[in-house]
This record gives sequence, structure tokens and C-alpha cells, in this order.
Amino acid sequence: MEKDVTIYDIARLLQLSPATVSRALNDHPAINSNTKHMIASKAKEMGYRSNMFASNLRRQRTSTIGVIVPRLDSYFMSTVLAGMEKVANDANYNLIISQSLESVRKEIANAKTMFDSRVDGLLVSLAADTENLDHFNTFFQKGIPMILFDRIMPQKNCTNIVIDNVKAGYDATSHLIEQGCRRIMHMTGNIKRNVYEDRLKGYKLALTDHGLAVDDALVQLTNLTRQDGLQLADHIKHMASPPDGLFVANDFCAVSCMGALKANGLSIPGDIAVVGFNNDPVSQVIEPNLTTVHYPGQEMGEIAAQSLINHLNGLLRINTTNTILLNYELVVRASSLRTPPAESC
Amino acid sequence: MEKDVTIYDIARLLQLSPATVSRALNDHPAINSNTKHMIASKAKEMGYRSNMFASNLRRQRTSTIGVIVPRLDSYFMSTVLAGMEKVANDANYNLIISQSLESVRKEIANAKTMFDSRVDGLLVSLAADTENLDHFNTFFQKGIPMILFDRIMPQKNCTNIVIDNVKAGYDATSHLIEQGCRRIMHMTGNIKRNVYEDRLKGYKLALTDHGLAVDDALVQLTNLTRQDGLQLADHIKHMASPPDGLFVANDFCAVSCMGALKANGLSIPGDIAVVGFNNDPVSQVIEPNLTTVHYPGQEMGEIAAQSLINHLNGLLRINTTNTILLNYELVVRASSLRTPPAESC
DNA sequence: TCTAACAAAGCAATCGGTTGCATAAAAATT
DNA sequence: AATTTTTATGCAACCGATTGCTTTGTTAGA
Repeated sequence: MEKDVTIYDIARLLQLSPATVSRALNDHPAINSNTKHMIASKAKEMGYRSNMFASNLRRQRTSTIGVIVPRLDSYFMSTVLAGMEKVANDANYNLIISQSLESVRKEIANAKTMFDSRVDGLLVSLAADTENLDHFNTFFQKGIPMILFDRIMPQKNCTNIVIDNVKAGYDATSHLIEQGCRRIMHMTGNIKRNVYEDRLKGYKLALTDHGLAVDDALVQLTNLTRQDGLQLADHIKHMASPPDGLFVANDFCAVSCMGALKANGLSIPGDIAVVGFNNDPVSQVIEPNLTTVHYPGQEMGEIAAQSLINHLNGLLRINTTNTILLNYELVVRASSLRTPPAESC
Repeated sequence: MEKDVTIYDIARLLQLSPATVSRALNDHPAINSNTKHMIASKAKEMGYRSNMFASNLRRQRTSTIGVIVPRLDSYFMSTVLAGMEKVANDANYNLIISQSLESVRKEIANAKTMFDSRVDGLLVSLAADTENLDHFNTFFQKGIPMILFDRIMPQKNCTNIVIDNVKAGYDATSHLIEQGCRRIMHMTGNIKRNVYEDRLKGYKLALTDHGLAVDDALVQLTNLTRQDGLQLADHIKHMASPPDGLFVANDFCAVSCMGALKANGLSIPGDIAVVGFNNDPVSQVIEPNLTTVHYPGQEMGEIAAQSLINHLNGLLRINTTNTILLNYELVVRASSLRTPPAESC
């Protein structure tokens, strides 16, 4: 447990002042480059590492970014975080990650912890039941920047990073229609959340655009759990006129539902064509493989982190930008593909 | 962007010294309880929050725990992290989480970042190809405690938290044998990692204990990806004498393999009974539901974090403890259940 | 040769809590 | 009443890096 090397140690050995050492290590222009090299190599030799606390205390910043996500256990989220980590590391920022487990209560607690940890900025994807951003007011008041991604909510001075969920929902639904579906069911999550609300909007829009009626009995609002998937299959089984297409706002739930539908003797995509959302690896495990909407998590994470860091470094004001839309892609697989395209209008 | 409240502000208003305020806020016994209450309420009223950096700087500790895991995107890992977060929050510790993405290179970089962040302790689950713990030497030298969980490696002065993978592998294999399987294949991961090595050991032990020969052609070492699952199914298809039982060390891979096996016309569990590992939600999505080994991630996370924190608080020396074994459970589902038990020896 | 301009480095205060030691006041003991 | 003990608080140094301002030394220009 030997003592840490400080800039004072380096200064003493090199007969310099700590100020010079500090400036040299921070590549300050007023320091002679020979001196810089000498200091840098000595520091390395002695195994010096900067004391972030002293530095943070003086600088009044932490080089730490807080991340709050609903859950960590999705393929999508893990790619997002990988992207954020990459960018943050490169820029010498640390990440503090916490999960709200889809509950505002926990989200509020997380926000408080982040605030007390004095993060320089915040990257947030909202919990299912978050209705307002009041718990982030302390951040807004102090001018601590915050970026919302994926699960967003309009907010002054706050950049949002998303895909166009309306359009994605529209495309998914249109695809089913093109495959000959005429009674398309949609199961989605809590429509307090933009992602689900928007996908629902897109779904409805696609129906009307193609001259199909919107039937509220065909829209199921659930929590998108495995259980919900099973229940939907059961529900479909007992419907007088069951749907011939199904658009589920989440792959995992779609897959569990597919299993139950098949068990009920329905053929997919023959009797009912299915489209999911997110391109979770599970979509390629189920038989038939699930058609789904892919969007790049890694990229979303990178962009979110980079935008925040640029803002912190004064390179980009995030309050002038406001929404960044990323591209998505409808990945057509067997669960929805009826060949040849049925055109039985 | 108003100025932060400090203990000096509180001291001035209350006509006390900063020292008293500091002690009061830390519940120091030498401070009168009336004074404590007065200070506490004033602090609350003024919206005081402690400056962790000043505190850390002086105390020479960070109240931060570093966590390095192979990946975040598994159900198991997310429950582990949830458990850690819970315990850490309650004990006023922060978590810094990073993923090695199964690569030593990244793991080394993560360890360095953690070291520079001066975490008080480390919770680690090793990457697939980690062969030694040299990159943690800086921690050992400084006496920074480290606990390994799940993916472990024997190390002096380092508590390990695991399940008995040998026994679990043994049980899984025995279960298949009891269901009448006589040619049991085992697919596992990199056997540099204890979890896979041990499950393999258990598999072999079960075979010999039941008088079955160990056939190396029936042991497949892969990366347990979806692709590997598909390839195994293909391989099985072309085997002269195919197996009648399959034990895969990972649910996701097992499930992808099952899909391909079924596509090849094999019936599960009739032609081939399958057991996975981890009790991933996907095991309940596949048809037939997958028999698997469940073990409590949340609990593992809680125990790991609590042990570390106890050690940091001097309540428990982790170098005296050494291995904590958690219970697991074989969850029997349809993928392996042949009723009535076939006894065709 | 003398001064202006610039480059390089040092001084010392600062960030906000923490803590060993000293002190003062009150309570207990003789 | 005098002394010891206990309780409650204050003083001031300290943790390690940063930075505005000053100083010293050097080079260029007059």
C-alpha cells in the first residue's frame, strides 16, 4: 500500500515547481516542449497517475457522464452502452450507468444519485411510466446538459436522439398489408412512451392510407412481457374473426406470442404474418425467423455520447440542435413473407 | 448556474465552525444531538449536497466500486447488476460498470480506467480469453480488494463467488441419462473459463458414474453463438450415429440449435433431449420449453457487492473467506422430459 | 546600449471537507 | 472548593491539482 506519486514528487525530483509540472502534463502552451517531454517521461517512470479528486475539486467538473436506462438486459441497450463507452473512453470521460427497471420511482432515485455524483452531463432513456421530467429540474437549473435517447420526451434545451418510430410503424404495417394482410393486430407497450405511441400512430396511418379501417379491438396495450405474448395468442384463438397480421412493438414479446400461436395450430405467416421490433437476436432463433425493425444501437450510443461531450467542450450547443433522427431498417424474414406476394384486394 | 452550498455557508449562518458542521453531517458522536438536528435541517433547507471530491480527496477513498463484466446484454448479467446496484446504493457506494466484450484487451483497458478512477474495490467476471490476472496486479499491490464472480480464477486473497458448475453439469447430464439418453453430446465454451471447464468435468463425471463411455467426438468447444448452435445441428445431421441427448452450456445457443434440429426433422425430446444452462427467458419461448440450470443472479450480485463493502468497512476480511458457493436449480421442462421415463438399457 | 516584447517558469491562493489536537464549558468526583 | 472527567466545539493543517498573476530570463527592435 505504498504512497501515490504526486506532481509534487515529480517537481521535487526535477527541481521544478508543481505548477510547471501540472501545466506540462496538461500540455499547456506556455511550457517548453523539452520540459514537457522530460516531465512526461519522469511521470511515466514514477508511475504517476493524476488524482481526479484534486483535479475535479479545483476544476469544478468531474469528467463523468451519467447514464440512466430502463433496463440493461436487452441486446439493443448493451450495444448502445458499448457505443457510449467507446466514445467516452476516447474522450477521457467516465460513465456511471444505472437502470430504472422501468419505474419512475427508481428513475428519480437514480437522478438524485447522479446529481450528487455531480456528473457533467446526463444521457437518459426514460422509464415506461415517466410522465414528466420534473426530477431532472435540478439539472436544468444548474445548466447540466442532458440528452434523451430512444425513450424520449419533448423538453426545452434538450437534444433528443431517436428513430422515426411513426415511419417505422408505418413501414412495418404497410409491409404486412403488402403481404396481403387485411386484419392487422397491433400489440404495443405503454403509450405514455413516445416509442410505443409513435409506432401505434404509424400503424393507424398505414391502415388508413391503404384504405383499411382502424379497429380499436385490434390494438392491444400491454407491458410486452412474455406473459403478455402468451395471453395475446390465447385471445386471438378466441376471437370471432381473428387477425391475419400481427405487428408487435417488441421482438421478445412477438416471439413468445408466435410460440403460442403455433401451439394453437396457426401457421405463420400463412394464417397470420408477424412483424416485431428491435432486431433482437431472438428474432433469428424462432422458427420462422421474425421480420423486424432494426436500428443501430451502437451508433445511437456513440452519437448521444459524442453530442454530449461536444457540448461540454463547447463545440456544439445541444440546445440549438434539437432532434437527431437515425435511420432504421425493416428486416424482412420468413415470419411475414408470403411468396408470391398475395394481391387479393 | 447558482453557486453550490458548502459547509462553510452553513457554518456561517449557524455561527459554528465548519469542523462542527462536517462532524454533525457525518453523525460524529462528539457532536450534541441538538446541534446535529439544527445543522441537518439547515443543510436540507439550503439544499446542501456534500462535495464528494473534497471528501474523497481528504479521505483518500472514493466510495466507488468498479464492475467489469464480459457483456451486459444477458438476462443473467442484468439481474446480477441490479443486485449489486441495490446493495451499493443502500451503502452509499457508486458503481462504475464496464464490459470487456469477452476480450482480454478490453478487460485490461477497463482495469486501467478503474485504477485511474481509484475505485475502492473491484467486482469482476472474466472475459473468455483471460489467462491470468496480471492486469490486476496494480490493485493487489495497493491492497485494493477484488471479488471475482461467476467467471472466476483462483487467486490469493481474492474471494470467488460461484455456483458449483461441476455439480450442475453433473446434474444436467445425469438428468439426460435418467431420461434414457445414452449418447449425450456436450457443447460448451472456451474451457479456459472455469464455468465451461467445470460443466464439462461434471458432464464427463456423470457419464462415467453411470457406466457410459466418454467420447471426445461428442464434446464440442465453440463460442456458443447462434451460429455455433446452427452448425452443431448441421453437424449432428451428418453424424453416423447421432446423439440422443444434448447438453449445451448456454441457453441462447441451445435454443438456436434446437430450431435447426427441428428444421432437420428431429423431434425434441423424442429423438434428442436437450438441456441448456442459465435459465434465460428465451428458454421459455422456444417450443418445447428448454430444460435448464437456473441460478440467482440478483443474489449473486448482492452477495458480491455486500462482501466487498463489508470488507471495505472492516467487517469481514475477504482474504479469509475464499469461495462462496451459491445454490442452483435444475429446471426441468419439456425439451428433456420423456414420459414415462424410457428405460431401454 | 537600452527598452520593449515575449517565452518560460514560479508563487501562492483556491477548491470543500476532514481530522488530530487544543480548548472551553459543564458535570462528576473527592 | 478544588480537581478530575466528560462533553462539545474550534483551530488549523491537510489532501493534490489548478490557475491568475508575477517574476525572471531571453531575444528583438530602436
